Amino acid sequence: MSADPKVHLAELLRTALKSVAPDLTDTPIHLERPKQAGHGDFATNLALQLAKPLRRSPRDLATMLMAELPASKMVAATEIAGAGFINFTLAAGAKTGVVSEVLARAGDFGRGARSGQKVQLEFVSANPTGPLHVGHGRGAAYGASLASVLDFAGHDVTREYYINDAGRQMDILALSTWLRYLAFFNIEIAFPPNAYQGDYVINMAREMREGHQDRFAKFTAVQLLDGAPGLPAVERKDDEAKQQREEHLDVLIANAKRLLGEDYHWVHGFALNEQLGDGREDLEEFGVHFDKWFSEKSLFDTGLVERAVAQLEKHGHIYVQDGAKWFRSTAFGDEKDRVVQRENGLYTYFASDIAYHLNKYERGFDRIIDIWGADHHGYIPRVKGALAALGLPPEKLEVALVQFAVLYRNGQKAAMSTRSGEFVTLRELRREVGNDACRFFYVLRKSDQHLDFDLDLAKSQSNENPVYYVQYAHARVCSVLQQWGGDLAELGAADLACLENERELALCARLGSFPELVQNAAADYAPHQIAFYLKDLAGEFHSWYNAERMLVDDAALRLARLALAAAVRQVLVSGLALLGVSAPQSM
RNA sequence: CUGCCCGUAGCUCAACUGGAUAGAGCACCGGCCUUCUAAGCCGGGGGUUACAGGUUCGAUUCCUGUCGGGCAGGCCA
Repeated sequence: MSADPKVHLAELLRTALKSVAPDLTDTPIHLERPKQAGHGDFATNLALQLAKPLRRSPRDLATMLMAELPASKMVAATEIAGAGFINFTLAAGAKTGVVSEVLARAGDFGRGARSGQKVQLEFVSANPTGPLHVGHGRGAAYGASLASVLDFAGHDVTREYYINDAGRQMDILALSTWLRYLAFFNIEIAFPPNAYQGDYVINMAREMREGHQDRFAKFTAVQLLDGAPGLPAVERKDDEAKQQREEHLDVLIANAKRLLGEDYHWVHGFALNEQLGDGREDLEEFGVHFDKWFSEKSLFDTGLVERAVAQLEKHGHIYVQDGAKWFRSTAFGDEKDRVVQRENGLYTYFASDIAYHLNKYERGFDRIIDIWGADHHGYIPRVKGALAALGLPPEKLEVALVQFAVLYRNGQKAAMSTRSGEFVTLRELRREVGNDACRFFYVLRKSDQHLDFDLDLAKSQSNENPVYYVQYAHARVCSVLQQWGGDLAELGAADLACLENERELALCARLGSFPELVQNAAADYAPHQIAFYLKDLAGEFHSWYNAERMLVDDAALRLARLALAAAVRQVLVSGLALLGVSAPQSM
């Protein structure tokens, strides 16, 4: 017999089901905690589920099931209600037992049994071409919390960041940095509008000058612009103007490579490392850690990109048109075929992404989760299509889309484009709002919901911020336990029968639901459930705190209440840890 | 035009995956500090779950359509 009331009730129902419906013993037994207090501690809709196949009224079936339920000391009462629900009211001892369980297992309460399942979670993966902004912050907070939840739920999680260090965007960053550097030496050309504009580029350029003086400055403006088309007037937004600006940029990049020779790699590597290091530091400060930083460039170095494309080719999924190699993704449900290798011989981003996912599969994960910005949703069919074409099971890959976080400042939307430089960085947000509030705020919404991040509200020394509400409950417990001054080990011996008022039993029920909450949040990739749970738990605690005293004269009651408070504190600590939020002793 | 996501209280969001009378927080109104932290508690008003159909014992949840919003539809990443 299980000590967990929910598991125990399921066993009882399973037994009853065997005699009532011997042919339907695999019917899933669903036990829920009713919202309505009058509906007992648990309810099942089993009779309603059986009604259709057995062609009998739900209430009759409920009566039959109830008659066949084995007697149990944990159950105080059962009743049939509504359309045919069976409501269970637990015996007092069955409700409060969770307190001693929490205290005994401490940080392991709620931790799932090891599933042996290897899960890879890839998130953030922002181009290292500039500071992380608030959009990345959401992906980071979501990914890190989800990773913690999956780990706590019992899975073997690898957190991974994919570094786009091989593409044109990195070349643009290298060029941008070099141009800013040259400007220090009065070698100046019009700064391309589609290059990276931010001040951080100028800062990198300054560092270059301080470390290497004029080493990279032995050129003239004429040389830089050699062969480049003129820039269209800034007002022009038509396709032709856009294309001309891109061409202009490409020529500048080619010139930079030619003029700098080996030094180009130095500049490129310098810019990459600066930005990558900056992002890494930013994330570490945010409490977001990765087990592996995976380089896109390494996919080329090891020949995996070529191998992936060759493998597709071997299976007849590649054709050549207009000099480019196309993957026939339409054969796998995509809207149109996609280029994997351009006319100029360069592989597309899609090609390296195929290789990257091939690599993930070859590393033997049971489950692969990619967290992408919602703007990449159209990308899913082609990646899954490529996997299918490679003979790999596409369903092993799951893509969780994170909607945009839109910042509001003074009631107005704040733009955030990396190129234009008018964005709010994650670092800036963290400094202004604080890491705890940031992490909590970010996961307070379902990931597939748009997030309105009200800067003014979050920045205001806010009692309105829910994170303080939860932390405050923790601080209050700490304070009371400190004033009590006893040995925490004593609490394990508390007589829990003393816990009998409604608020105390409600708290016990809340604590008892933590393990299944963890499993739910893990199964749904929904760490926001943890945040909502913590708000509820803290709310019930505050309510109890105001209604009853813990440090009462009655020694047995005092010990029991302190045990409950300590159990609440433990679950608050565990839950906050999953979200990467601190649990301060005092506030 | 086509595809995906979304539409719940004045605002920001939940709702145990199809369950019982749809819940919180802000904001608004009224109470509670000589007793463990008032960053708290107690009470109150606020809803045709965008709209119209359908599936069934039962729909915010699943299906179809309409309206409204977001995002995609590069040999960019």
